[in-house]
Amino acid sequence: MRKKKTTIYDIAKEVGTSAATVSRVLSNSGYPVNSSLSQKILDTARELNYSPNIIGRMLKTNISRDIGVIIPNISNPFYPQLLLGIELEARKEGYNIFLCNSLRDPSTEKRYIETLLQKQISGLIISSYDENNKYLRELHSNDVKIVVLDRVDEDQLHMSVGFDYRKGGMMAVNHLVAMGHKNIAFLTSPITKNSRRETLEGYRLGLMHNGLEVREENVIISDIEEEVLLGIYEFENGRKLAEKFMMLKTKPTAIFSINDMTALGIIQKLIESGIGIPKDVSVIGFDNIEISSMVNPPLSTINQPSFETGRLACKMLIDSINSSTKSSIAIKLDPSLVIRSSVSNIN
Amino acid sequence: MRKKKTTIYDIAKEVGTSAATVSRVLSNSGYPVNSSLSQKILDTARELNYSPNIIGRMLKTNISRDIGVIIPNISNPFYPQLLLGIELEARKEGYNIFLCNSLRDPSTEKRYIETLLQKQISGLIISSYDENNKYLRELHSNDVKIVVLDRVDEDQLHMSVGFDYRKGGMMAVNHLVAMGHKNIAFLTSPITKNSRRETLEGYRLGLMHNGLEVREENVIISDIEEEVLLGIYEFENGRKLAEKFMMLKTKPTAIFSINDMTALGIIQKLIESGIGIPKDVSVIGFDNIEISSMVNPPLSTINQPSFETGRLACKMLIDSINSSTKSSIAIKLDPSLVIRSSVSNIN
DNA sequence: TTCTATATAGAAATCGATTACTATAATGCA
DNA sequence: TGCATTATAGTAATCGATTTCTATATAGAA
Repeated sequence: MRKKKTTIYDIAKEVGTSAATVSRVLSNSGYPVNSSLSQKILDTARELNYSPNIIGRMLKTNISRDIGVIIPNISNPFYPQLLLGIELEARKEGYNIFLCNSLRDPSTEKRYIETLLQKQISGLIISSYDENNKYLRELHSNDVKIVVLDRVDEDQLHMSVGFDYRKGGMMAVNHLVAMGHKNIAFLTSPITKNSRRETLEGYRLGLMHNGLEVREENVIISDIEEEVLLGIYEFENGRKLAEKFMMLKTKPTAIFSINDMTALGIIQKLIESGIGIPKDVSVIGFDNIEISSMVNPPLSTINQPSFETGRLACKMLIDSINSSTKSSIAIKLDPSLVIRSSVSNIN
Repeated sequence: MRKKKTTIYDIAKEVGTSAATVSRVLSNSGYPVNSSLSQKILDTARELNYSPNIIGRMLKTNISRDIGVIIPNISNPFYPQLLLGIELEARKEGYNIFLCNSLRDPSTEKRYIETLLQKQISGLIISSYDENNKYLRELHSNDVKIVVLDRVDEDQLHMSVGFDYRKGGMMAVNHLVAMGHKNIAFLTSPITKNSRRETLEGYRLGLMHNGLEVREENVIISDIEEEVLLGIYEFENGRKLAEKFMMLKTKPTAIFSINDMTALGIIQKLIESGIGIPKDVSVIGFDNIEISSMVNPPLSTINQPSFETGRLACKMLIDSINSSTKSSIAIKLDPSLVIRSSVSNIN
């Protein structure tokens, strides 16, 4: 019933030549083969509906043209664009992508890494949780090329593409101050990631640079457990944070939210409570996820170039695979301000 | 410098046994091996930091435990949840996922399919564009298991997981009618996909069942080219559709939008134009993407269970791989109504 | 004309695992 | 005690391609 797939041996037999020659022709090896024979092989390959078994090739050449991508959760709206950037770049070079959602579980992540290595991927792009530092370091001995996203790789063992959160934080504050805000709150989920720490630093630095004092009661940190399976977490968190915000005695005129999703939760809760955005309170987000332009009011935010990050990470990875140099480049992308309608000018 | 990876031969030599025995132990083959020898092999494998080369195994066993997933565009917010459903199910069974974004380009899609087959995937989940019917049909001869998403597979060549768009369309209309709306517009992007056609049918049937006439001028179809790279397309489309809507002489009291993203565009444009939602016009969406609950006003919509669709598709696929029966199941999931705040009761 | 490249192609090794054979020892049962 | 199992383990074939050797013929150089 199910006919066995044609191999180069079938073609060789049919044409009356050797598998070696068939391989040479079909793999564009550049090895000289008589053009009429070559043509006959090509024709027969088509006739027999030949499709190479890449596994066979891989075993011999050890070139998989697969790259693994490990991210926390694709349903976090930051990642689809990132992934698209990676894939578009990968496609150009003929690479395929293994997608793995770690859901921030270190053991899942570790298992994924092991499996991917066993599948002989050529490279790995990983947006890892801090805890796995140690494990990632061990990976250094291996010969897979690795690009780490969004994490300070202190030892510079791997390549990395990061983002200047501190500068982004300062930018957000600068914008709010420029719009006349002097009492600015910072609403955030627990400072469990370096990115959050840096953004918070940016907030503080921003205030200081503008000669404003940092009131610690204005830094509102939620205490909720992360629920990563559903992307709803950040949003719910925002609602909770808004409640805390509303209990502040001297109400700030502006809120800087740790990210856009959280900002959406904050905004929804405030609106529900009869607080107008940006009439009564201004809100600025962070990330510039796609939907931020689609909500009401459209959210002013700090742009983190996710697509470009993916593209760059993938490009670096493939370049490194091709050159097989042990380069350890670390790139940090710059934020930019996106002004929409959630911040009012109160000057 | 870079030390060669350990193979079963290295272990065999070290232990003083044969590669066959090492393989038997390390692959849990069940083949009886003396327990002390077995232990020694296990220990040595650990010592030598052995990690199996799955490519070698694959070549012999022809079992890849990889499945390909081809979707139009991961940045369409419907797909992340779908993908997560697929992956969680796949992970349970030890499968990995090749993610491919076709961007709705038939030739890209075809190339992806070919590559995936060459990589010897065990199965394929594809959310395909209608045009590729023919090609998909040819795939039938192959022995890869295929689950088709969201498409009528008339010939029932492959398994499929679909969604009852017609019923969903009727549900939306029923809800609007129940809330007192009698003049209901349907705003949609070009009817180039079967899903859209069916939803439109549902709209018509819904009106008829409620004894309302279908006014053709109320069916507003945009004429924009699809720009798939950026997910912004649907949204922009919504804004354009809203403009057309506002030019209607007898303004409907409710809008049924072909999907949530489009609804967001519609709502934004209407609000910009000073039309209150749902005070002046009610809007109901379709899909229930995650953000629909996070916008203002929270969007009433028809839930399409994307996560569950992914889970089911993957489960069907793996079951089929395991049983190797040529079953051709076609499942159609049911819609459900999600009431939020974008539809007002005008009774 | 002789020698050295180059064109051309097949045989066989190889990649890393699995597994079909083959073989021997140990055990169970009549 | 004798025969049939079963436990145990090694040899070698195999999966499908690539690639290193070898080998021959042909072309160009001297």
